[in-house]
Amino acid sequence: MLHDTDIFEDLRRRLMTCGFAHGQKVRAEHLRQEFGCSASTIREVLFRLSTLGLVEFREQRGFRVPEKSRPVLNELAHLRVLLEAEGTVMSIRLGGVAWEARLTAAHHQLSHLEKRLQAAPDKTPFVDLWFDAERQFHETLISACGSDSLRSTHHQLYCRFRQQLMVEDRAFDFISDNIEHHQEILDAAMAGDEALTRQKIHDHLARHMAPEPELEAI
Amino acid sequence: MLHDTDIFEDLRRRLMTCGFAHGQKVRAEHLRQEFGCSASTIREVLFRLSTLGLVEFREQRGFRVPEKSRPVLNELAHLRVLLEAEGTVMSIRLGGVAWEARLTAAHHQLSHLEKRLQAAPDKTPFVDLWFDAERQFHETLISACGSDSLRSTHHQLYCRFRQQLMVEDRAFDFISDNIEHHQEILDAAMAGDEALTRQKIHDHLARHMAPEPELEAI
DNA sequence: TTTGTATGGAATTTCGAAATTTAGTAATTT
DNA sequence: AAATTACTAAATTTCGAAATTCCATACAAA
Repeated sequence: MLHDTDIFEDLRRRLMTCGFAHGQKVRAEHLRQEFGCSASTIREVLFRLSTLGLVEFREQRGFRVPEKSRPVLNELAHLRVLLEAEGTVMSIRLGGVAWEARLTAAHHQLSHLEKRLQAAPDKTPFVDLWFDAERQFHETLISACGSDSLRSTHHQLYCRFRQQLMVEDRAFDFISDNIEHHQEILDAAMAGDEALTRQKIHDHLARHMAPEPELEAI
Repeated sequence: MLHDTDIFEDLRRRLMTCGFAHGQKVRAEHLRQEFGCSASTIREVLFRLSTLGLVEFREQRGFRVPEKSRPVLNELAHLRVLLEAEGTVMSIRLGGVAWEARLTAAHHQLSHLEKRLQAAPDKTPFVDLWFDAERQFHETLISACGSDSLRSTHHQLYCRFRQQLMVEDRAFDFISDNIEHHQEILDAAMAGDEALTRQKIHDHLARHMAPEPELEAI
């Protein structure tokens, strides 16, 4: 039988990968029918998803998917750089060989996928795989930072960020640049060069950020 | 009649100001009786509070107040410095006179309270007022940063941070230092000195952070 | 045309009870 | 005595229906 948590996972995935359109209302009643459970169960799951910011809740008017918004994307990119750079530097200091191994593995997987993706005329079969691999790489970067709070805060931001791009990113126009970026981040991190790592993480996300030349000079 | 949102606000305040002990189980059934509503209503409110990290949820074993934990406090302080420093610098650039006015006002209120607090033998009647005024000051610092995402992320962290200290901070041992810190932050921000502002925000929270001398040199 | 007001259908929210699961205690076995 | 099992009470979770609120449409008035 379908459990609470299964519904949560199913909807989370859909909300991050085009299962619902931006701005669309998420009707509890419809989902209730689809999953064959009661209204309160759906309501509970939707509240849990609003924890991650994947749906917005407004009193007396239910849940809806956040709109696509350039300013919001800028904000999220900015925060991701802030936390991801800090978390990666901490991982460099604390992670040791185990972290380096995990990071190499995550990058290898992502890199392999991105190269196949680059060659393929039809990207469709790779979309979900890429979303997972990209997330895995970025979460591995900060995985040894020693701060659960940083990791979970980053996870929230990452989910919202990805949701913002779930439509655009299916075209994979950026794939060549991305391959290079990921490689540069990996190299800087493995070399233990903290300043360069910060810089490369920033550059990777720069195309989503508002142009504020002074502010970015960390 | 008592509404959904009223229950949420009531519980939020209690969870941040000693209404529940650290680690205590939050029993939906008891709250249902206290508020005279149904189980699902309480459940929904508790899920919403878990959004802020003020209660933890575990499948099949309900909700409980997070334990007091020195490592977690360190993590939260670290993240607060990261976001609050960034947000304040952005406010310096974007806020203009309106922000300066709000900040001066918030500081004046806090400062007035802290001076009375310092003199009073019994701090009890000031506790709730101080919690509010301190939050107001720190939220005003970042209020003109232009990033709702930064503000809401900071708000989450601030709530959890305050919950961690809800017991200890009732003694107000730190009050003399705090008066000085708040003044220094205000002065640096009003002078538009970004580096100094970052430094003073860091110093203000330094006593809650793990000693990692190198990492803090941003 | 514009503004404002009923109205009916649909969606949200609340409720109280039933079903399920956990946790603590007593009984049994090794 | 220690460990396992069985039982009971309490807590959590799910359910389906009732109550409330919203929203779009039609209608009336300015």
